[in-house]
Amino acid sequence: MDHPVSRSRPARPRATLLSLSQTAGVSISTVSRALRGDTRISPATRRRISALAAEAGYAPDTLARTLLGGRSGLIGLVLGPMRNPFYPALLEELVAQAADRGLRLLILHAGEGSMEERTAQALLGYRVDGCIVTSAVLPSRVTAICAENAVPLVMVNRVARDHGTAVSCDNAEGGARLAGLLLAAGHRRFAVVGGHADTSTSQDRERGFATRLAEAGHGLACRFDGGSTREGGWAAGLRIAALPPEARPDAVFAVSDGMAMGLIDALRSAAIPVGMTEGISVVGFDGVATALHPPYELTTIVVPVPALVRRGLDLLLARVTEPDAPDELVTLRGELHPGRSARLPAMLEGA
Amino acid sequence: MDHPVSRSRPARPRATLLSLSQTAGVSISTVSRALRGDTRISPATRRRISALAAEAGYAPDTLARTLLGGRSGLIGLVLGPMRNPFYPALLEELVAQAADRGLRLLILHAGEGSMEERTAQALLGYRVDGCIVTSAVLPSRVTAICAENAVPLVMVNRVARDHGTAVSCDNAEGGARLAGLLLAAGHRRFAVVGGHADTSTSQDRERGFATRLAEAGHGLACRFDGGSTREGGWAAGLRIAALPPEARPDAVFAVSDGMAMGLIDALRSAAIPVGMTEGISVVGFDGVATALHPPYELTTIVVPVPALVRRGLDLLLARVTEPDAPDELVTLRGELHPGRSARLPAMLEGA
DNA sequence: ACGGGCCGCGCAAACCTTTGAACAAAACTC
DNA sequence: GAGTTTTGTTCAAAGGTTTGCGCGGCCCGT
Repeated sequence: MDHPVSRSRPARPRATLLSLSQTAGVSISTVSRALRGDTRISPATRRRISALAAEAGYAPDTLARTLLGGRSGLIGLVLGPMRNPFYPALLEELVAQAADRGLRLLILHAGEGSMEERTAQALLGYRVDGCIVTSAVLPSRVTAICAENAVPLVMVNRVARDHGTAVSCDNAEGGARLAGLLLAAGHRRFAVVGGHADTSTSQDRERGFATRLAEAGHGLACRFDGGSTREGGWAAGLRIAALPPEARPDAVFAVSDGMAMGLIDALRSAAIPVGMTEGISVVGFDGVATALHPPYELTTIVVPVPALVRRGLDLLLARVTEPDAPDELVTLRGELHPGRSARLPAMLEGA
Repeated sequence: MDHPVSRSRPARPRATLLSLSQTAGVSISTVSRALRGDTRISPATRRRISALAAEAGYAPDTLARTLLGGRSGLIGLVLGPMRNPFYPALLEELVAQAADRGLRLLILHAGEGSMEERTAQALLGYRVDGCIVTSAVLPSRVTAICAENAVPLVMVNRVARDHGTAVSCDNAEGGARLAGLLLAAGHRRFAVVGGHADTSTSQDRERGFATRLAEAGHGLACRFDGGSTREGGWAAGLRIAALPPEARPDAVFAVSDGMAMGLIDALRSAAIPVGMTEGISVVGFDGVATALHPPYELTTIVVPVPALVRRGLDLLLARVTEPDAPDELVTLRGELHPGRSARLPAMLEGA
């Protein structure tokens, strides 16, 4: 009566090359070669051992394999703040594509908390083949450790300030494109809702936008700090709504879709219409699913997440096999999604 | 001119017990014991070796340690659909709390795609100490593998149908509580927007709600399938708006906050007010951050995510050390968040 | 002065897989 | 039929860590 209902507990002691070799009556190395498809082993033996392995539920011990100097198949992952809906989408794509390449993701860090010492221990202790960083807020620690220990590192959706390998959307171009469209549609008073001041993504988007405006002889009527959160966008919207009507911008660029949604919510709650026909035009950047649908139907630059992830893994794996490869920056052009949240030039209205 | 600017590449060959022992002039085992704080080693030697290890950037090789039969410190993770904003929050909490306990998360699967054979290989090959499953849609494969190989498994925010260990919010009670509040506030025509038909979470919430209504002699005026997505909630809202006014419900329970937000968006876009003073009352379940803020200010049951994760890890670690522990179901009561999206009994209005 | 006990440390095995080298046997060549 | 290649398999080592056991040296009691 010690354990009430301990269900079928085979607890077979884990199939190993040794156990398989014993039941097959051959040596350990024969089993190993048979399972890896070595042609030196006769087809008959190979088939027999494969069947045995499948039946025993054998899975090669990746740890022992890695110990031999091989690769661990582990990618260390540093995740950005999960409340930004862009990151969950990125994560899902990353998991899927990594699995397709036989890689697994080991989460080193998530969110905005500080990176503890344990992160370094994990990075080295589990012998990750490389690291992917999607958050640039506090990467210094991981970046340093990777550099010291020759662990390849690739930033996805971020660009290192002075060096490093990264793949990102062409944020400056996207910002400029949005500015050009808004200008062509006749807007004249522009506002920006910025994100984290210390992330390259936000900086580049805002800079591209402002530069394009300046080229056309325009400036920013006002600028708000949205902190990359939906709540920040909401707060910015309230402040815009509180302006006297003649001081309000007629076009607002929120540098991330999350902020754009909060912004639209705030404007509408203040009875200020947002859209292509009347009121204020709002554009965003990211292309998160929720923003593309009603009630937002946001005009935004869609970051090509699948391609971003694909190129990121390409770059990382290339550096796993060739550690001396020079730093590389890959920039992918985003696609404009013309929604109903902004007045656009006539040429686009049909699309 | 082969590699343009290959920065400082120390590529020191990875500090190991052997390398440390050589520089320290002692044996490997002494270094091992010194670093683990074994009192048999003299304090002086311990300090000296610790300093050496820190300087060399030594990190114990977890793989080799695990090979000895110890624990890997790895928790396999099966994630639910990331587009539901509840999961990113759960993930962030999970990463933080796991790190606090010295554990790392290895992502086995994310999203709704089917579970491939590689998942099994990873689960066994990396010798995960246990698994946490937050998605019950396709767990059969992982559940079976864990059961066969005596790998502890805990479901978080899910309940297994017939057996297994799980920790979840008291979904039925929460649903019933919401029903009771809506009844007490005088609502009479009720609707439900359901989620995935095959997840225990959605089922229990809906069942609790309907049961409590039935006890009071009421039924459901209508029911919609929201598919656990925001878009599904939006679609349900449009269908409600399309009903003739006298056929519309005066209270709607969306079994997840994401659907509730879509629902509110749709009702408002159809000029049907939602809120505590007029129009339709909407309540949700989860307590995701966005839903608690304007413009939703949703009345919802907040799932206690930190406690959920804490108990989940408790249960998992208990089963790592004691594999024969019987199945256990832990249910945590959610907290009512009285927002402005629903008319509530007067006793709550002051709160 | 000598033996017992303790203190600090080293030896070696074990964990599991991969792989180059070696080895035996069978199938060729002439 | 002897030499040579091919074929099928085994041996052994390596990789980094943990740990039971053993071994010297020192202190203390007598």
